[in-house]
Amino acid sequence: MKTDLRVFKTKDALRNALMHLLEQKSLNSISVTELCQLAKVNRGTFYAHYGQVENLFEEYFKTIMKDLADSYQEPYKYVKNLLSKDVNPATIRIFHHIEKYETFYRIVFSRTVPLSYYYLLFDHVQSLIRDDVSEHYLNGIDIDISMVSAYQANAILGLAIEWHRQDFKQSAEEMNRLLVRILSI
Amino acid sequence: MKTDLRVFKTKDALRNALMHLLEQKSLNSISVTELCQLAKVNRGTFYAHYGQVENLFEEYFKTIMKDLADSYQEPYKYVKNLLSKDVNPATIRIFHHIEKYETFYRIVFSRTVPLSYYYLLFDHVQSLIRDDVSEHYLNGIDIDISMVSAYQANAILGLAIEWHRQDFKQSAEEMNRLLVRILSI
DNA sequence: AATTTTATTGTACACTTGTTCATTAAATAT
DNA sequence: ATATTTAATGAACAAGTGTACAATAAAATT
Repeated sequence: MKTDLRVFKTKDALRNALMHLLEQKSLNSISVTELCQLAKVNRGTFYAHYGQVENLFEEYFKTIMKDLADSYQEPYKYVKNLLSKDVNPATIRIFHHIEKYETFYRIVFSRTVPLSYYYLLFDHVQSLIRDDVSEHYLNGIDIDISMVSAYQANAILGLAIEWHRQDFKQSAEEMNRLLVRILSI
Repeated sequence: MKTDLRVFKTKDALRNALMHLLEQKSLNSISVTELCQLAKVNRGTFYAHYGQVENLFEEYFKTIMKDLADSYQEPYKYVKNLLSKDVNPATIRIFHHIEKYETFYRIVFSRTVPLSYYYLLFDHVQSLIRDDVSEHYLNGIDIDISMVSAYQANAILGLAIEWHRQDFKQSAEEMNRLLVRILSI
């Protein structure tokens, strides 16, 4: 069954209002009241759909994660000449993805945001990496794949964190080259 | 100049109250009001010292980070027979540290907590690693040390995250062995 | 021991939060 | 087109938030 038109409208209004507010102030400083005023939606209606402003943001989050998974589908496009035996070219797409949604990732990596967003991102990268790890690295080695992929996924995210910290001054391309160099050390 | 005795008393009462409350409920669900009631401190006094409950927690955080730095001082004690050329034995102390303060790290790694705590932890691990990285790995190699240490620090924290996720079922010793194995792949 | 300094208290205020419920109105189904 | 379903509204509630300020009391200074 399809969603009620009214539900669609309110959710749309709320998402738009949130996006506008996020250009001015940080996520955690946006109150339910001001959000509803801007969206012209009753506060009670907001609470009927979301428990807090963060839940609304998480809905947007999922569409971004969809793009991350998509870019994983066409991996060998940009990095074919950078590969060493240890580098997964799909992995390396993540920097282009982050560059594409820079505004979004400035929020995800901001200090005041709940850790759950980082985990959502971590989960996705980990599961993207997990397949390759078990395929290319661990032939017959008895080791917890979750641990290995957690290690590698978070290492990449460590670069992303440092990248964010340096205000994304490097290009995604440079980040790719950096990763390859680190892996070859 | 030393701190006023009254200030010391109120901070002490607040910290104790917070620790008691954290045994029952999650950090973000603790209100300033209930905290002050338990601590028998005026709400206005709380706001004179901290802006929010989180700030109080962060003060406790610093004492834990102090222990992390301390355990870094006596590194070769527990892991001397686990070393490969790539493993920094000091690095590997982190799992024992986390095990020691498990209750605390269950909070730091919980979803609802602000990302800033993770960053505080990340900062410490990164700076601990930074020295060794520049010393042992990068002899004459021109590469951003912040990036390399961010990569390695967060990789370790990735294991910690996965460890937390698996409810710390492994011992710190097992985590050490795991790390060594991953590094040798 | 008396005086000065300053942290804490109690009270008050406007505001946000999260929830409830009867009323209204929009969308879907007949 | 009409009836039915159900989402959105508005109002009201108790509780928490963040801030301000005069009164008090505890600590530091002399």
